[in-house]
Amino acid sequence: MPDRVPATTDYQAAIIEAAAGLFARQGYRGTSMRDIGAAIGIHAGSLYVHIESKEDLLHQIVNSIMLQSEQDMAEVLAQGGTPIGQLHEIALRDLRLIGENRERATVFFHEWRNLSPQRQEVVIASRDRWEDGLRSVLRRGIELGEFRAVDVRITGIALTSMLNWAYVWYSPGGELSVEQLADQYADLLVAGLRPR
Amino acid sequence: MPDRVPATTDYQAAIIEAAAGLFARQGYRGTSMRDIGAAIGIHAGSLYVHIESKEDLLHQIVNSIMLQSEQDMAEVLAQGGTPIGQLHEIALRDLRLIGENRERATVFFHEWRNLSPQRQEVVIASRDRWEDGLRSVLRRGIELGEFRAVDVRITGIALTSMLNWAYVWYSPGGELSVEQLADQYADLLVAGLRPR
Amino acid sequence: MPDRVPATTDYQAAIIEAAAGLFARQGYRGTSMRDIGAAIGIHAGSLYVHIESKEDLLHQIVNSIMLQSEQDMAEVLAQGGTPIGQLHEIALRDLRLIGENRERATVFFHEWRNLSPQRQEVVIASRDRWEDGLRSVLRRGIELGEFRAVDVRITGIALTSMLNWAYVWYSPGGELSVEQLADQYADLLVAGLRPR
Amino acid sequence: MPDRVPATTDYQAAIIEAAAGLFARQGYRGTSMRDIGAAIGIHAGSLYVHIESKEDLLHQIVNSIMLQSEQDMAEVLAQGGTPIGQLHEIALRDLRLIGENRERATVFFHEWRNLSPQRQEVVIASRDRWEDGLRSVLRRGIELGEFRAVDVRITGIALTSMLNWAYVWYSPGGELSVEQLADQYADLLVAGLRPR
DNA sequence: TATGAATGAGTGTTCATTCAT
DNA sequence: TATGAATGAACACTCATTCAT
Repeated sequence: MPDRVPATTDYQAAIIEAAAGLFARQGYRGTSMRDIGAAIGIHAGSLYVHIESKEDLLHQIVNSIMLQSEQDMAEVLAQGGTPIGQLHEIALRDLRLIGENRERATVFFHEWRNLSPQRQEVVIASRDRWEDGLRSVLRRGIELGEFRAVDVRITGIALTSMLNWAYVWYSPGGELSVEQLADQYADLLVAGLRPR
Repeated sequence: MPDRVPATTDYQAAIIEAAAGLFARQGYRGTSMRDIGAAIGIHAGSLYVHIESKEDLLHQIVNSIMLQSEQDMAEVLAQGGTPIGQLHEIALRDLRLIGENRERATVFFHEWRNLSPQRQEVVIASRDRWEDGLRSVLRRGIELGEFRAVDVRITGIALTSMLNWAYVWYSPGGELSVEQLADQYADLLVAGLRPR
Repeated sequence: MPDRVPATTDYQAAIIEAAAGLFARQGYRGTSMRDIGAAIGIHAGSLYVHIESKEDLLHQIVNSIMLQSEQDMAEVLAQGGTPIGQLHEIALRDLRLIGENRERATVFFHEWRNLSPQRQEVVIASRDRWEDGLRSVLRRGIELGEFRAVDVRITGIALTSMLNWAYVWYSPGGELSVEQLADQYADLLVAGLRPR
Repeated sequence: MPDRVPATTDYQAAIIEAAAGLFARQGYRGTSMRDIGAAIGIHAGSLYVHIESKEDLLHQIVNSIMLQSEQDMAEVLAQGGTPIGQLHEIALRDLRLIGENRERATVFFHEWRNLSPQRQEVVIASRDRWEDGLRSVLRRGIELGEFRAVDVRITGIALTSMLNWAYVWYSPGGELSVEQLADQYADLLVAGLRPR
């Protein structure tokens, strides 16, 4: 029976998961390597058998969120459809990413400044590209007459704010599914509060 | 004897201001008392002539934002007017508070968990009251027919997200005044993206 | 594979011993963790691999004297015999304990107030029990007619003073053995200075 | 009206008294200049208007006990009388000195090692002279036949122990006067526990 | 005479990381 | 692969003392 998947536990992944939880709750600097070791049952020093450094742990957490959100945006833009539909899909994917990875998302938004300057730049560039993507959808919506001629920059920030802030409060396990929340947000953004 | 310079510098205030900047940029735990001392030109130990503790510094920063936002909400609710007008006023005041105190606001949103448990509870209670106030405005707007019968909880969170996220990006010194931003946010929320 | 050196040094014990010497000579507060580290050749921070805290070090020193003196008294009371014999045995054991652990005894008498309030209470209670034991022997001696009807409290304190003060001056390595000193003290106490 | 005694309160004395209490309770190193200042109602820095240094405070406290005990011994030796009478007088004066100055006595016995090496030597020399005096009385008592031919050194230490230990427990304000205690100690030492 | 501010050294303790075993 | 021990720098905070006012 060849081709077995490596039988050993993937410690790397377990460590990163433990670190994400601790970083989210206590902050990057408020979490010691001992805390992380204790969370998976080994000594602090033993962590270094599996990982490079504390900052590397942070990097992997931040990176995982960053890469997924980049890929989501790229796919939404690639698949076309109406701007309203794309807006809805962007909201859905972003809320799902944040909702299903709330600890990592919290670390992403709060702790990225603890990365090295070079890595911080990469994060900033990625965020910029994501927002560019969002604005391109808004612009196309205006061109096609689906949206009013709003200020694209501010409207983009408004939607970004609504989506990103989800890390503060949203848990998808509860009564409100990701789809329902995406529906409501998209509806609110498109239709506003005005009665018909 | 004209032209007297005020004999006493208010060191307390200067220290808090320096701390706010450093906490915002480097985080609470990433900022040492030495950093703060260096920022105002005295030794770390000398800070304690003027302040109680590092945590007290954080508390004063967090408290100043908390108290002002509570007062703003109370005044808006007290002065009445149409729900749309109140929503606009809430946005205006919150954006002004955050925009004019971006460092403190950043510390408020990122670092309050470094306060003692009791102080954290006070912050949470204050945020809850603020959101209650916002929801009461939304509810009244629906009752009066100014707004559609949206989900008050989600709509409240959406607006809160838009306003709070301003600490991440908004500087009132630039081309976009607080009034303009509040106008745009209120308009977007009320009218949505739908073309007329 | 003969001649193996014991693989592990008991650092805990070495640190406590070094601390006892330093606390006795310089006082608890006059001794820094750096002093203790230097005494055994490691950095101050490295001490914490082996110990809990500075106060814990003090506690262990104080406790060792306290527990032994409690056990000694209990054994003397349990083994019975004449009151004079018991008095002699109490003196012998106390002088041996103090003489053979002069540094720890010095720390016990001088530094116990640096323990936490709860631990101080335990020490006080232990001393009280020891003195109760001594008084019970004196009382029995009077009842049996071995001793005059002296004031038991004052006489107990007198003997306690003679024994405890040994930490100030007595080294059993010299010309005066513990047995000799106990003999002399017991004889002096029982017979007094009066010529026969 | 010249030659007035200085009207100002003698701050020196008040500071020393406050320091003695604090040193006795918290130890020399456990007492800050701020503690001492607070005890008499001025700021720490202001103490230096009246005193030289913290060590000087300690020195004055230790010195006051040392000088009085030296003078007491000198007077007892000078006034002659029977050895038993002298022993009684030594006990009386030493118990009075310690009992009426318990805080200072505590500081004397516990904190003298915090003095400079030179000052420590002076203290040691003084104690040695005092003990020499005591031994000379014992020797004369033996020569005159008032005492058995006991070991003068050990007997001297025994009496010294009984007297000095008084700082630990004796308060002359209670039911036991200095005279009564001196009587009991002298009787115990001379007559012993043996029934007549 | 007293203050408030400052100093600079020092406190006990924690930390990320290394390394021989 | 994991451990226990160690490092050396850093941490928040306190201290005795000085000094301009």
